[in-house]
Amino acid sequence: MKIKNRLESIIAQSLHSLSLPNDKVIVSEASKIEFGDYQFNGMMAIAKKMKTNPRELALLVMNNIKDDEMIAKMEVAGAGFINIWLKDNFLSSNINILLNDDRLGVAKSLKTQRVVLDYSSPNMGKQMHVGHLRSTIIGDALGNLFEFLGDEVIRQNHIGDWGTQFGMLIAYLEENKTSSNSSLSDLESFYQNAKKRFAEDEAFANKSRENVVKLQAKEEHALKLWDEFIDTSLHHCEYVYDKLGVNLKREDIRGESFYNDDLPVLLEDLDKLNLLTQSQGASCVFLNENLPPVIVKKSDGAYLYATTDLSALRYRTKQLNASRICYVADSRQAEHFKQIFEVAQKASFVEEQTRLEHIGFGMVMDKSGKPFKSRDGGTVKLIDLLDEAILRAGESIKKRDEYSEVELQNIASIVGIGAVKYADLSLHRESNYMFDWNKMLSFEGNTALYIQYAYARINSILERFDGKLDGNVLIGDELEHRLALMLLRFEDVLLKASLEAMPHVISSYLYDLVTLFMKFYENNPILKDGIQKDVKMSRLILSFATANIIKKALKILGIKVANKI
RNA sequence: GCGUUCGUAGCUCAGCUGGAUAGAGCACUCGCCUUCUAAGCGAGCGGUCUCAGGUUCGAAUCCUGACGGACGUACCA
Repeated sequence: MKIKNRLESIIAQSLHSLSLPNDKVIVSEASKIEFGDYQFNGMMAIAKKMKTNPRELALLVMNNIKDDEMIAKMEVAGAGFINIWLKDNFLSSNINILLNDDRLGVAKSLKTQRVVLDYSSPNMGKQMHVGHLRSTIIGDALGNLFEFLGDEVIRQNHIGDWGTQFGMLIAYLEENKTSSNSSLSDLESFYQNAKKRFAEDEAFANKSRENVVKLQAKEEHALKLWDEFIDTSLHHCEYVYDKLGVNLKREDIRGESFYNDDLPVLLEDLDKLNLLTQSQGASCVFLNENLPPVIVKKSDGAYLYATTDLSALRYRTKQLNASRICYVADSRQAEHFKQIFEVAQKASFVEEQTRLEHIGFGMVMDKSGKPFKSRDGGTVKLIDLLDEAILRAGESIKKRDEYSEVELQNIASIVGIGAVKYADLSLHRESNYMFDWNKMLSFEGNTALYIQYAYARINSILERFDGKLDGNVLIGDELEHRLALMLLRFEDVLLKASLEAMPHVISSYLYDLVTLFMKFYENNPILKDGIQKDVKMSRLILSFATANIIKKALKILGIKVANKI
């Protein structure tokens, strides 16, 4: 439920009826427990504007507030802060919506927007590597989030499936077709071998170049080979997506090749709009002084990444009717996106109100702060990284308990993959992050395992109870009050995460929630002897509601839970 | 050179649309299992928020400058 909103409008009303400025009332969570549940800090600024004493004005506003549903008490403190405590009754009576409702009390947004989300975008000539990890994970989590909040999300996997290297790759594919089916099993070495052939054998190199021409001309045989290559390559990706638990499907693919035919048209259109300038043999669009020009056609006649991106942008507004277009891509590409957004606006490829966003992220570093590489200095294949995560998780789990082989594999996968994703999603996406196996697979601190473990413990309590949850929440102490409130804050948290496209807002919340639950669990026995029946039921309900929120929040992040760890 | 961005505890990070005494985790020290999963909880230790100015009743947060790092800087993606 939207708690902040409600408090804000209650305060705004009071301000309004006193003829005080009330346009941007912002209520925030209290910075300290002693200050209550929420606080309003705006009185000092308003008093300043009205040239009166802030404390006196705050008192006036506070006493003018009419609400007998949510607010238990208020006080004016310090320089003129208004501190707010919520009613136990209000909290407890709303917990029930967290029990059986799949939306957990989160409203669907009233105006659905159509959002195009561009993420992952692997290169078909190569195996997926760590470089694709962040875009894939962050993009997928944001997709889940937007969707859950009610937007219509169109995922677009802008795969790299076109370019001169494919002439070489399909030449090599044809050459090795009869020898072995497994020649494509490792794209990396396939690419290396093809490259080697290209360098060493003139006839092969010529064949490769011919293939490029044939592909451009849509020659049937060449296209068939290309199709075959892309299909196999996509299977590699899908294998990774499946292991990662990522929602990208075949129908989300709209690769570079899709826009091929449009590129000459795009050039013509830019030309008609008088946006093209010939410079050193290349066709460019010049922008303002702060941005370098965008080259849309090279002097040798070839198109570039920027050209395809412009075409895609146009397709996404004109054909897909997106009102918001998000690119989940490396922060280093910030300037590139700035450029193409500006060209698209100049050329009216997008509507004026279309929201264009580059959702950037930092790099993955190793412990010494250098870009993350494998031991031999090469890129780390994503699939190897995931397998290692699962292996490490399994080793770690094995030490603690007895499991059947099937059980172990299942939990190891949930924990291992969860660890990798959570480590990424729990940090501010814009900053570089340090890849550290020990840290991400730790049971302590803000990690997936700590959260998943809490879920498993709650599950264990509920299993042990093995009865029907039927009763009311009775808030008996400060901890239960805080826990109930934390649970009800879920919607506010999702909205904030969505607004800023920041998944870590969700993970911080989860960590706070679980920490709080653990305190509650230590101090407020549930199934132990001597606990009154209604108190027991109340605590069970709080626990169940916590489990539901954990499960849902993790699901949005793309992370699974296990009933037992 | 120009541009973008970052600089918070020994380490890894939150907090940044200005608010009250700057928060976590790890590490370190010490407590808590005949009691619901101790993979947990509690306590302690640890800070001139890089520096210098400015705006403000109030600055880690906004502005300017300096220093330090990362990244980008027209025919790669």
